[in-house]
Amino acid sequence: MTARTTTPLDYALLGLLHQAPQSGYDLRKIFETTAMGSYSGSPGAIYPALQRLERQGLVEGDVDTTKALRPKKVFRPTKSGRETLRDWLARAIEREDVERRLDELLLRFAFHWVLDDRAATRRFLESFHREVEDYLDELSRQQQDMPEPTPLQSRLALAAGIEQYRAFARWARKAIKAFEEDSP
Amino acid sequence: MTARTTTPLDYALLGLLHQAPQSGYDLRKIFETTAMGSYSGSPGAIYPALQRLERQGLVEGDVDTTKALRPKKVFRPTKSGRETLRDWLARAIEREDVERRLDELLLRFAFHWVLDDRAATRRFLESFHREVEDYLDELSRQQQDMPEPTPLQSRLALAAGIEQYRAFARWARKAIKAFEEDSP
DNA sequence: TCGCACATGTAACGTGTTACATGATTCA
DNA sequence: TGAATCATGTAACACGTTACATGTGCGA
Repeated sequence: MTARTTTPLDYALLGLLHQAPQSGYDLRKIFETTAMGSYSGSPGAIYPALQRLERQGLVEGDVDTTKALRPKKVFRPTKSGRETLRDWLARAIEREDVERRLDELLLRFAFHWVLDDRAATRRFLESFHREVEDYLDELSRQQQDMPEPTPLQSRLALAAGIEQYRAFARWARKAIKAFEEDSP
Repeated sequence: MTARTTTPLDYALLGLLHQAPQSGYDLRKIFETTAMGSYSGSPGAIYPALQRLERQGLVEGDVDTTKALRPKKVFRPTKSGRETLRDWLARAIEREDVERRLDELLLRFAFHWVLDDRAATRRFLESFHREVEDYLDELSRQQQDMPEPTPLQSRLALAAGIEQYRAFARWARKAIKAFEEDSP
């Protein structure tokens, strides 16, 4: 059990397979047609990733011979794969995640239903909100510390980043409310 | 002049060097301390990137021997490097850029002052706004087409993406106004 | 003298991208 | 017959990450 990096794509695959066992081709379709596309798509990424996951024992593939155009390999997560997914979902949110891995955080949230634990999801959202607000403080500081001759374009680019994070903060507050209302 | 991929990091370096000639170490500092950090940072990325750019003739490095603790290599863009930067800045915005390379677009905008062409910057913003709105339409469609048993978390994750793009659309409108007001 | 800031790099490793290869079946 | 869709893969290539290596000068 050596240290291994699991990429966002790996988690995306694991999550999708948890949702429903399916083939590499099916998965590709999802990436091509939905917003999940930002987590890859090309066959050159997806098939090797599935092979990796299989070698690591996180997914299992059964060849479906029944009346297929061509033998189709249907993957589903193993017990270990489900655990890996859950560990990732339950992981604490760090500053770094918010600064440089926003997309991965969103992916994590999208699969949070797997935990089936309303309290955990609320903690996730609250922690996300806190980190975003903290980072916003730093961005504001950077905005004020910009040297005088900074061109308008550069200022506006930073402003765009700030607006993006503000949108996430607002979203988190709304999401928390949504989970309060939709309760037992 | 063979086809070569220029990465966002390459452009970030080119842009920063256009702003002011400086050493690899200086550049690292910028990545470490500002929001530019999302375009890399680690020395293992930055020094090889500078070497690449030098091999391609996009930057030139002079060793500064004058009373330095240790010889410092100060890079500045060549004519070809400045052209490459300008070409990138003036490039038309495509749907793909908005879908999967938002960060690169923002970087591009941050350096748009290099063109010193208000009209070009406005065209950039208008085109950006249009593409974002188009993509928002598609995201809305995806939101409505979600199958009934889609968990709340997955719905909210898509909603977060939508809010993010809405924020960019608003920002673009404000930025366009900023350029109208601040005019000749 | 100890450690920190300055300053530049290399090596191993894995991953994604692009492009190509293959072959069966369905539909016009 | 030819094109599109189903279905899976490989090969070349380059890039980024992490970790390590190296050495100087300054301040406590």
